[in-house]
Amino acid sequence: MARRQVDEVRDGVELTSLDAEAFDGAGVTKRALLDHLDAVAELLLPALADRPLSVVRARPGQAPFMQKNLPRGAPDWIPTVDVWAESSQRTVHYPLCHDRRTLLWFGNQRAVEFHPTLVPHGATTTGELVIDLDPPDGAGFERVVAAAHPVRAALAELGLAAAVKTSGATGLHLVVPLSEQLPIDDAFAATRAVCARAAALAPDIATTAFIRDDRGGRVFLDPTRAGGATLAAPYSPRARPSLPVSFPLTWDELDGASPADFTVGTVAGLLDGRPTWSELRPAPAALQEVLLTEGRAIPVPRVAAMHEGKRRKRARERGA
DNA sequence: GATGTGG
DNA sequence: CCACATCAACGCCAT
DNA sequence: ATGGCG
Ligand SMILES: [Mn+2]
Ligand SMILES: [Mn+2]
Repeated sequence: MARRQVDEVRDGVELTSLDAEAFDGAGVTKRALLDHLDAVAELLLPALADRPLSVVRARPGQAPFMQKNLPRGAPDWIPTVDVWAESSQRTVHYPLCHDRRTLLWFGNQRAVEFHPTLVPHGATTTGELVIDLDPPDGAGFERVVAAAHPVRAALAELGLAAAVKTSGATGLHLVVPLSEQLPIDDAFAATRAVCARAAALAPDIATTAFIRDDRGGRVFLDPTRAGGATLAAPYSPRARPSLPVSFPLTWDELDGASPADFTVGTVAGLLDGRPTWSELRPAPAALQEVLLTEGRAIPVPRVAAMHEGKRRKRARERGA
């Protein structure tokens, strides 16, 4: 007799508390989360393959939290990769999620968001760029869509094409396949350059300003998503009311889309006959050298942000 | 959710 | 045995 | 060791 109540066993994984709300304010049950993960497993797993996985877990009575280490007590059939974390001076044991039962196990842990790294473990090059569009708080979805168009235009001007998905939260993710592998440093530079070009095309609706106060209500083209950074995977739910899901769209669908239509309650029923994220990926294209030259000349934005933060803090302390 | 504590 | 507390992240890099 | 940000 196990002490805890097991509601169901799927793929050998014991699932618990399935009829409870997924987390405070979720508005859907933990069962809905598990059923969604099960329904999209075949589409989600390829995006997680060989990538150190971070998850956001959300439990009733607590704020959601990011988890990188595979916790002690996890089943030994979940593989991990060790990554040295410079900032904390320790080894992080990242899980790899390669099969349905691992996905279900995480779901039972109330892992709601799945954030793989942008490059597989051990890779030193990448075959794609990612453009992450983050609208300001409270902005309607049309605003991010409006910002996506100049990004697409900037890419087109360079002979590049992108697939697009909702982030599941408020923004959009664009993925640009490349015909040649690019060293990760170069991917950072190229991403900075694409974001800068797009912001220049539409300076009133998009910006690359890292400091929120400097964005002036514009959509943030986040030039830091490359290399070991993480991104919410396609078909991953998000820890928000109704558990909206990161959902791939065609460019034709984008303008009329509303991200609230894609949730753990609806996505399973929308998949039939739709192109998948892999199928929406355009043909790889060659990256022009000029993009690297441009990008290398753009400073890493976070550095400037750090100084600005220190300056403000000093000013505050002096004035007080 | 899992683990460790101490009553 | 149960009740309860505690935990579950990173990097960017100049100063 | 910090700072802002995702
Ligand atoms: Mn984003
Ligand atoms: Mn972002």
